[in-house]
Amino acid sequence: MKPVPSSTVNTGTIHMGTVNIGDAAKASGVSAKMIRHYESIGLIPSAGRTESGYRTYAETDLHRLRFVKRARALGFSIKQIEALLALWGDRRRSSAKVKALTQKHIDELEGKIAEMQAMKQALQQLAQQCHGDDRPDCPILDDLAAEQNKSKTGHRC
Amino acid sequence: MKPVPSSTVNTGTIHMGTVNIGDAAKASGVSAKMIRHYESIGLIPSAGRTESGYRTYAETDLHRLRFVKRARALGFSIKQIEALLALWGDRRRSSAKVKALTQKHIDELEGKIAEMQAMKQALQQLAQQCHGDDRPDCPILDDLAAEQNKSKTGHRC
DNA sequence: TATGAACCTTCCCACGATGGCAAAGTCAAG
DNA sequence: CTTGACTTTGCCATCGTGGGAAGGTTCATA
Repeated sequence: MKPVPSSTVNTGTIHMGTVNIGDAAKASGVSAKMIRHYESIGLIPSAGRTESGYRTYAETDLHRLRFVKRARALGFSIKQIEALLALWGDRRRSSAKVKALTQKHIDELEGKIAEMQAMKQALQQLAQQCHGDDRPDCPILDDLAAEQNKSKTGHRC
Repeated sequence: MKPVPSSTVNTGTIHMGTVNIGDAAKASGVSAKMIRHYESIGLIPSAGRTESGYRTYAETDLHRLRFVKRARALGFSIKQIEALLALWGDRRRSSAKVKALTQKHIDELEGKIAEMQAMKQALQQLAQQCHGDDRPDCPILDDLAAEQNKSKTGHRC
């Protein structure tokens, strides 16, 4: 029902190939909401503005937004991305710093993964023991309600 | 430097074997802060009060707190624990419901684990390619800054 | 030209679960 | 009575994201 495809709508003020926040969002995959947020916390520099106050984004800005998007997708925290952006912009950076930062993130991920796998393991063991029928009998609830950890399986918990 | 061991300090009002929030925290492993929070959001019933307004906890309350603590340790969300507590208190429950809830949690965990492992995988590959020395050359930053995803390894990303 | 759709702006609130701090009241022991 | 260890409530912070309100702008079309 839209006679005009969105790609032809709104090319900004066509000042210099800059686009509005909505197009920047589409182009980068970062929501307009988050773009504003990133600007407000100083992760990205303040966007340019049209005379009426609309934010404008040039290609470099879009490039940075894509960088942020990709870094988020890899699980880097905002703080880490801040550091990555700084390194990215620093021609005299050492790749060692980037690698160290990345390794730290990997280690954090591993920690969380291990934690969740331990949970999963424990839960699966409990679920396996639960017959899962109409009766109220339930090893899962029994475990949760246990006065102290009964190490049934011999594993220390 | 503390002349009196904490275990001998404060046995509450000794009314009926009920204890103050601090002791309830120690006994359950849930911080006093979180006990109040859990009460405020309705996860646990409002604690009894002394005449002066101190919360009091009986053995059943401690039992419930331990239940919550253990469930949190297994990664259940507050909402899920709410359901678990309801099932725990329902003599006519079916173990199937408990098992289903647990399985759902396991599935969620698996999803998150898979996601994080994918991140870890990608990061390790990048880190491996990065020599990590003084030079600014860095495949990690190159990847983050890539205009589009270059599927170097043949994996679609 | 006026209207309406689709955009943009700022500001506030929400989630998950937890922690911290501050001001004030209470309790028990010295 | 004073002191210290507790308790109370309340507000703010985290982290990343979403939702919505109230209002302004742009632009195409009737």
